[in-house]
Amino acid sequence: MKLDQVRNSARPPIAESLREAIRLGLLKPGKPLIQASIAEAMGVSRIPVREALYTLAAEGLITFGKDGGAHVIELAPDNLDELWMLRGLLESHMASGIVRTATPADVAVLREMVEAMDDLEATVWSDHNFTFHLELHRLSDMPHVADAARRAMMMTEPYSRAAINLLYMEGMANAHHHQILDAIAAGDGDELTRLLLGHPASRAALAEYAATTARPADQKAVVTETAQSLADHLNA
Amino acid sequence: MKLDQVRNSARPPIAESLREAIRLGLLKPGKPLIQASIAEAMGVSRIPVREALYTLAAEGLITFGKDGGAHVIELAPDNLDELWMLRGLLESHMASGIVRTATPADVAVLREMVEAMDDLEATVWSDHNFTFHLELHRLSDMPHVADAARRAMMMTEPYSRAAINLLYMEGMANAHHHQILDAIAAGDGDELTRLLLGHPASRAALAEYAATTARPADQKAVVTETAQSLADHLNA
DNA sequence: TGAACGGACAGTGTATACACTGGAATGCAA
DNA sequence: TTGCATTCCAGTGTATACACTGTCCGTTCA
Repeated sequence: MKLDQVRNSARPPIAESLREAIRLGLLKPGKPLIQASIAEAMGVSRIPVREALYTLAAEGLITFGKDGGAHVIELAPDNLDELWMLRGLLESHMASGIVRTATPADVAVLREMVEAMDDLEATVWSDHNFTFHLELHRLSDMPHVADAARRAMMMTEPYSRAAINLLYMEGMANAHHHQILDAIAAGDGDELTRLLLGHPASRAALAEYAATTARPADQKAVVTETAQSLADHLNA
Repeated sequence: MKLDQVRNSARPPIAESLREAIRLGLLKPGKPLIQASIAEAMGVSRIPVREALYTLAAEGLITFGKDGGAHVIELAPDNLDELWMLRGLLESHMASGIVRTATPADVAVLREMVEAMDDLEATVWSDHNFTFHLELHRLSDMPHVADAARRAMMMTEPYSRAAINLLYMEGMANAHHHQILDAIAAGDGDELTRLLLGHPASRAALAEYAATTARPADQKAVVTETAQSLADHLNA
C-alpha cells in the first residue's frame, strides 16, 4: 500500500527510515525501539513516531512486547522457512502476469539490472537483488499479490542478506536471474512459474543457515543517510 | 499479527470496531472516516483513533486520499478477482499443513461448524463462513500464510457477503464445506489443495457479480454493539 | 542473611492546544 | 449572471503536558 503520500506529514520518512534500517540489519531483531529515542533522532515529537510504529507493526516488521514496547521482529527458523516459501509461491503465481505484461522495453530494463549484478560484490548485490524482485512484482500487474510478496520479502530480508553474505552464492543466484530473464523474454510462463517458485538449492542453503543461526550478520549496504543516522542513534 | 494485546490502550477496541464495521459493510467503500467523529463515538481523543487508522491502512482496509483523509477502501472488479484468487492460492497452500496438524478433535469441531451452517439463512451464514475459514487458517500451522490469507479475506469480505446474499448459493457453498471436511478427515492433502483453490463455479459467480456492481449491499449480520453504534454515529 | 517494602525512573498512553491546509461559501464588481 | 477574491471552516498534523505502569535498587526489618 502506498501509504506514504500523506499531505504534509513527518510520519512517512520515519516509517521509511525504520523500514530501511530493519531491512538492512542495522537494527537487529529483538532490538527495543524507544519512541523518545526515535523522536529525538528524527527531530519530531513522539506522536508521528508512534503512528509510524503502528504502521510497521501491521506490516509485520516490529511487534509490541508484553511491556508495551516495540521491538524489531525476531523470526525463528520455522518462520523464515515459511516466509521464504510464501514469497516463492506468490512470485511464481505472478509469472503469468509478468509474461503477459512485460514489454521489450521492460525486458531491456531487467537485462540491464541482471547484467549489472554480475560484477557486484556480495554486500551490494543484495540491494540490487531486492530492487530486481520489486521490479518483477511491479510487472506482474497484480498489486495485491505483489504487496503480500513484498511484505514477506521485507520480513526475511535481513536474514537473506546475511545468508547471501555467508554462503556466497551470488554466482548461483545470478545464473538464476539470467534464467528468469530468458523465460520472460521468451514469454514462457510455465518455465517462469517454475523458476520463481525458488530453486531448491538456494532454499536449502537458506534453510540450513536459518537452522543454525537465524540471525542477521553485520554487513555493508547502500544506506540512506537518515536511516544510518537513525540506526546509529538507536544503537548508541 | 496479534497487535491487539497492548497494555492499557484504547486503540485496539477502536481498530477492531472499525474492522468489523468495514467487514460487515456497515461502512461503505469510499466512506470518509473523520477522526473527530470516531473519537467522539468511542469516547476518546483523536490520538488513539489516528493510530488505529494507520494500522488499518497498513492492513489494506482503508486508504488515505489526496485530501489527507481516511476512506474505506474501494475495490475495482479487477482487485476483487485478484484478491479472491490470492486467497484461494494461499488456502490451497495451507492444505498440507491442515491435514498434517488436524486432530480428530479438530475435525469434530469443524464438523460441528459445518453442520450448524446447513440450517442458517444467507445473512448470518456469512459470519459463520468467515469463522470457519479462520479456523482452517489456524489449523494450517502456517501463521504468515494464514495472515496473508486473512488479510485478503478481510478486504473482500464486504463484497463476498453481498454476493452470497444476492446469488443465494449457500447450498453450493455448504456442499463445498462438507467436501473440505471430508478431505481433512481422510487426510487427503491433494484433494484438499484442489478444494481450497476455490471451485470455479463460485469464483465465476463472484466475478460476475463483481463485474456488474462491485459494491456491497445492505444486509443483516451478527454485529458487536460497539461496531454498530460506531457505524451509526459515522453514518448519521 | 534474606525477604519485603518503597521510592525513583524509564517508558508508554492519551487529552489538550494550536498550527496549517484545502475547499466551500460569501460578497463584490463587471 | 458570471468571474474572482476573500473569508471561514472542517479537518488534519503534531508538540506539549500529564497520568499511569512496571522495574530496578536501596533500605529496613525479621
